[in-house]
Amino acid sequence: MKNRELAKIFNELAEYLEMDGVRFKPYAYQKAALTLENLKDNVEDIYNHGGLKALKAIPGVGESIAQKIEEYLNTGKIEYYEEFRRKLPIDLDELIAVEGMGPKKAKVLFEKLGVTNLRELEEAARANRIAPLKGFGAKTEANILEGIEFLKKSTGRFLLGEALPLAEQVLAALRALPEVEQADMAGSLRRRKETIGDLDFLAVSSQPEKVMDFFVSRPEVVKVHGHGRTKSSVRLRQGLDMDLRVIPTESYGAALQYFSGSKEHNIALRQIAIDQGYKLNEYGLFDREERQVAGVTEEEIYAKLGLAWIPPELREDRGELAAAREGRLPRLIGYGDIKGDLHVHCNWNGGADSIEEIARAALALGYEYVGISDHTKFLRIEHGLDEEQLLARNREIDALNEKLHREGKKFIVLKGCEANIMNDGTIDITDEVLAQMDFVIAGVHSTFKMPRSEMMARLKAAMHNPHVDIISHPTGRILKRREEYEVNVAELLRLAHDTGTVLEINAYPERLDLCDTNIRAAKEAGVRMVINTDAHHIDQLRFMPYGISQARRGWAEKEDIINAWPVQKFITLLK
DNA sequence: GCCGTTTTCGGCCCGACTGTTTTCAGTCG
Repeated sequence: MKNRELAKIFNELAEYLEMDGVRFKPYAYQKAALTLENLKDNVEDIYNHGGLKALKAIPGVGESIAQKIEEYLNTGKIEYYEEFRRKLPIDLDELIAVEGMGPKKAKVLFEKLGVTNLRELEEAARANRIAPLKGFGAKTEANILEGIEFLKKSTGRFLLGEALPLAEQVLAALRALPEVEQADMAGSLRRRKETIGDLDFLAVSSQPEKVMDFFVSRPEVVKVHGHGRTKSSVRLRQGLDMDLRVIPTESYGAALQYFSGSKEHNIALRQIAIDQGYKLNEYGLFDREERQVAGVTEEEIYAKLGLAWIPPELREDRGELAAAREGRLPRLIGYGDIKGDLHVHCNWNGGADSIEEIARAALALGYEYVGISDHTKFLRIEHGLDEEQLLARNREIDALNEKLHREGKKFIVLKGCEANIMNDGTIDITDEVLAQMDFVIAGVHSTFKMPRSEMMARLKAAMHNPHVDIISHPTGRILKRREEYEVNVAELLRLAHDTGTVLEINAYPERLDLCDTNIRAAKEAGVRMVINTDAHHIDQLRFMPYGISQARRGWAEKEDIINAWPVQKFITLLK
């Protein structure tokens, strides 16, 4: 897609202009880049259909940027950008990835020392050629070296499933302090993004210094970036940064709103405030006379602006503000709404625990049912079950259900499997045995690298199988490790809708598949979904909230998620 | 450079912190 290439160029143009001290233009280019990144349609198609005029209809794209897009589509480059590149041939992305380095410092280091990339930056710092420069110093030079070290060993963003448990510990410790009146997570963590850059916390305290001292001396802290009265920032042993801000009570809601983001949501919200004659910042909502009219809670800020309170998971400027104004925000599925988990592996295949142990763990979580979905025979490495083993396992489940019934438990174990979709779209278990399952999940576990048309034919055949109820982890991505397979999501959703097949929201932290935007598209296409943990151990049943959070980010309601329904209701919906 | 049921000109989000400075620039979120 050209959208991404153009977005990258416009972002870099913004940085170049920033270096030259040009005002406002960088913001314009950044905005255009952001729009392009999130644009559903291919900019090439837009141009081919409607020419320059259609390009200018894209928000943030005006006369000048439209012409640059046209130039890029016709010639493969943008002269205005190439000029900057010639003047300043540096790897800007790489350089400003170093903590404390920005475009201005990068420019000075190129002009004075000829630094064009990370390697040369490191050489210059090691040779102590940076410290003597005007505006730099020994401390800056040391920070650059440390930043490079961090960059080398850092794996970038962290999984929600890694960051959230860590943050919950810190938050609990903060809330336990007698000096802390109130504390919350903020940032992408509070919005439950699938990956997290750093941990943000807010607190109210009459003794900020004490709280800050506590914060920077936590056992997992390896470096203190900053230690102020209202803001402190540290690096954790685990390799990510965390920030704490202490906020006065009267501004707490405003700060929580502000630091929860997203940036895009906040910019749009701020504009709404401006349009109504207010000013919104992290201290509150202010009228023209600078009187604070809201800020203690988030609710009153949104309310004053004529908006319903917006759950943090929705704050991405993807239509939630208009929905909040018009009273049509979704009634999001709640973290307590799930009645059962349908994708759990037991010790008949790769899993660690017996069916009974799983059933009792699910009962303890307050579930009404659990579905055992063992791998099937094609997956040798996971000890997949063949037809005979599946039937024997089913008899064990029947016996267990009787036992639970005798104990007076209102709980049922459902008989399922996670069968394999072979390259030709057939399932590796006979129809006769599939028919004896309460439900059948099918998934792609082999030959991931298939051309798109073949992969779609494969999925189509599987979804047309009269026994296949659910497709597990539909795009196959593994966060930070493996790309999706070649799935045409729009077509997948059409097929799911037409065949009545349910798509899985896999809650396993490395998967989160479907992802939030695909969940939103599935909901809009009228496709039912199921949130499953894919647990191979009873401890992993606790992954469920990660899946729920992504469903919420995808605007999903209870009606969209079949395992938020009572067992009898969804079982009749299955094929 | 973009945008406008307040504007086709005059706005664009802005405050905290660090490190370098003798009053502030650069970076970050």
